[in-house]
Amino acid sequence: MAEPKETPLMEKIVSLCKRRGFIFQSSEIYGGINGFWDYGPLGAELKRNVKELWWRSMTQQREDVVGLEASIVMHPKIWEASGHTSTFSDPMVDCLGCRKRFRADQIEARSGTAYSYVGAFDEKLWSQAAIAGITGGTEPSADFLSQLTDDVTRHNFAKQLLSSSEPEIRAIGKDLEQQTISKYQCDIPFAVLLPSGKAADSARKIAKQYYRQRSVANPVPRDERSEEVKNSTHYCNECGSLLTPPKQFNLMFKTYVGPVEDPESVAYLRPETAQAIFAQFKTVLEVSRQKIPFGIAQIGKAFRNEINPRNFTFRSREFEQMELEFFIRPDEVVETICGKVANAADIWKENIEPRTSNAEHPTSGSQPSTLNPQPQPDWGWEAWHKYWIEQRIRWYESIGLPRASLEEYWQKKDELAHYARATVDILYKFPFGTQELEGIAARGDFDLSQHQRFSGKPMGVFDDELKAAWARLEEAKTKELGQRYHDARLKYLAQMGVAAEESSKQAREDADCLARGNYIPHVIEPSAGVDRLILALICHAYCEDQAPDEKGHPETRVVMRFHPRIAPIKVAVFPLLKNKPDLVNKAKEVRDLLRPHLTVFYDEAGALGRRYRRQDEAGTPFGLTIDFETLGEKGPELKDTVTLRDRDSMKQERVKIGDLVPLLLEKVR
RNA sequence: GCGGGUGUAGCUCAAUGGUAGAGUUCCAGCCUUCCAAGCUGGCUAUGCGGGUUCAAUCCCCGCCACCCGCUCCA
Repeated sequence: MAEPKETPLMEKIVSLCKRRGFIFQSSEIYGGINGFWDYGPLGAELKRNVKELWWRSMTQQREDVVGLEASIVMHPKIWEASGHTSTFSDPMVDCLGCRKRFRADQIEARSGTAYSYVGAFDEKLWSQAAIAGITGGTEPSADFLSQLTDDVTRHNFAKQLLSSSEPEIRAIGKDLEQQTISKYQCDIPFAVLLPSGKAADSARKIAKQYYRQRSVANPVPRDERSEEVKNSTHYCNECGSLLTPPKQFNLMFKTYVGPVEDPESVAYLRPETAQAIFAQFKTVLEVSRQKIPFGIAQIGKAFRNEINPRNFTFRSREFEQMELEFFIRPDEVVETICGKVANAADIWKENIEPRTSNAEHPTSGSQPSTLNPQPQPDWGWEAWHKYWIEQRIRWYESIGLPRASLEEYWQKKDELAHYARATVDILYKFPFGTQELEGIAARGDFDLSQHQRFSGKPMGVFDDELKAAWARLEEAKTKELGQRYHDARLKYLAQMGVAAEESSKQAREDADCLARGNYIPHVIEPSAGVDRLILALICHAYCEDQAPDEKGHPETRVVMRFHPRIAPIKVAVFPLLKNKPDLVNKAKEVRDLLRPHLTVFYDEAGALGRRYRRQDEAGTPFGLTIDFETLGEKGPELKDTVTLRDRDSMKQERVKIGDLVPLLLEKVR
């Protein structure tokens, strides 16, 4: 092709992002800062559009979801209740030998013979250095002196510095001496644990290997000691080498509330937006006049000190989330009220069937995703979970990520977090791998229960339908349902480490509450990463196609095929020529006509084709050209009409200026 | 965090232990009647900090950032 070597796709996308102003590295003039990114003019518009569409579809266009915009810094107890303080903060140890990293609490205790060394010297260099007097030898040989003059000089100078009365000078001397000697030896202690009875030789072998990694070419480990150890957690489970002391790994972004940095004022930037929703659940319920089932949505920044930010903006330390917490009745409550819980599989099977028959009549042209069952009172958590997965995929389709470009991944039982009943990840195939855009989790009543326990404030809701229905049930049925609810509560409390006696008392109380119409709602959580989605949209939109140049030769054209709904700029306005004031004035008139309704970009610089191409890279779906016909030079029937050029097909049509606003609005909505 | 690689203009790529060059983009002007045309002029770079040297973008060290692999990812 035109390019002699193929630049990897992701590189081209990153380059375009920077070139056109979608995404820049943060703090670039200072060398950048790892894990942080800025959105440029086009990126800011794109992101704003995406967030607005999410917000509109999740809250404004629904009866049963309301919004929340909570603070980023919250009471630190929130993160104790949510489990982030403990799970986000792990002591980690590194293995000196195999360099693997482990969680300190997952190291198994081992017994055996530990061989330890205080360091190693280089067999060859050391003997030479000893002769030269650097490492304590006494008989410098002229031959080696000539090779080692520099080191000898440095060493002697260091000794002089070390005898100074100034501590700063002594420090420099110590440094220098260390530098000089470090060529000949390594002072880092090392140890390895072997099963009792195994030959010391293999310990030496491992130690040598270790010191070789530390750039001692011919290491002789020094001062070997052996000792029987029992149940020690200081040695690597895989290779037996000594582990480093535990280092605290904390993924939470710490800060201080108030100007004084004392331990009582420690707080964290939120690592997810969801917890604020749980914490405000009761307040929102009261003021919004909603009833279960209903949801609370939030868009906002979150912060995690990721160990290793990677893949452009995909894993950043500061990122934005769009989260919904949708609160539902526990299945026992649904069953009490409706007499049954609808089977999720059946609901979707019924809705799929008509679609299958449609396939036999291709003329019907039905979309593959027309199935869209509406929520029913007898839905339990499985149906709601499936419902939200479907809603979310449909939304992705609506902004230009077709279902086929996404992957639904149902987490396996053993991958599920302890609080989750089911989690589905929606994945997108990025150039760097298939990665998660959104997770839709069925979280049971874990979060609200935690906040109830930690805050001491009741998180239960009263449901008069439940109370009335409960009263009508036969005793055997209430017993069965009560028992199921009780068991679930007991299981949760036990899992959280609540003492057995306390747990069983509490679970009994909770079950009694159920009979009075009171329960803790369960929750379905669709949680999407905005920045990941933006990246997916950019990757998906990026396209190189062939466009003819002036002479009709095909030429590679880079075009961002954004869905018009999300395109940063909706329409570009061009006067055909910029040195004709009439054209320019008319074009500016058109620009001003459209500006109140759409994002418009006016451009008069350069050849028209060039201006089209610039907009192709920005992903602008429509271009308007004002020419002499617009001015009426070719007759009155073409007066006040403009050329409307379509980005993807590059086709042009003639449109009346008066029709532009409704026509374009229709296309971008 | 570990290992490897990279770092020159907005982008793509040169060159050199002694004045950093091209194409393209961008800006201005002229010209131009619908897909990166032409002409003229212009802006813009050795990631940061040390060291060696008379002199460092180049050699050495440290840092930072990016890429790849491992690791990590509630």
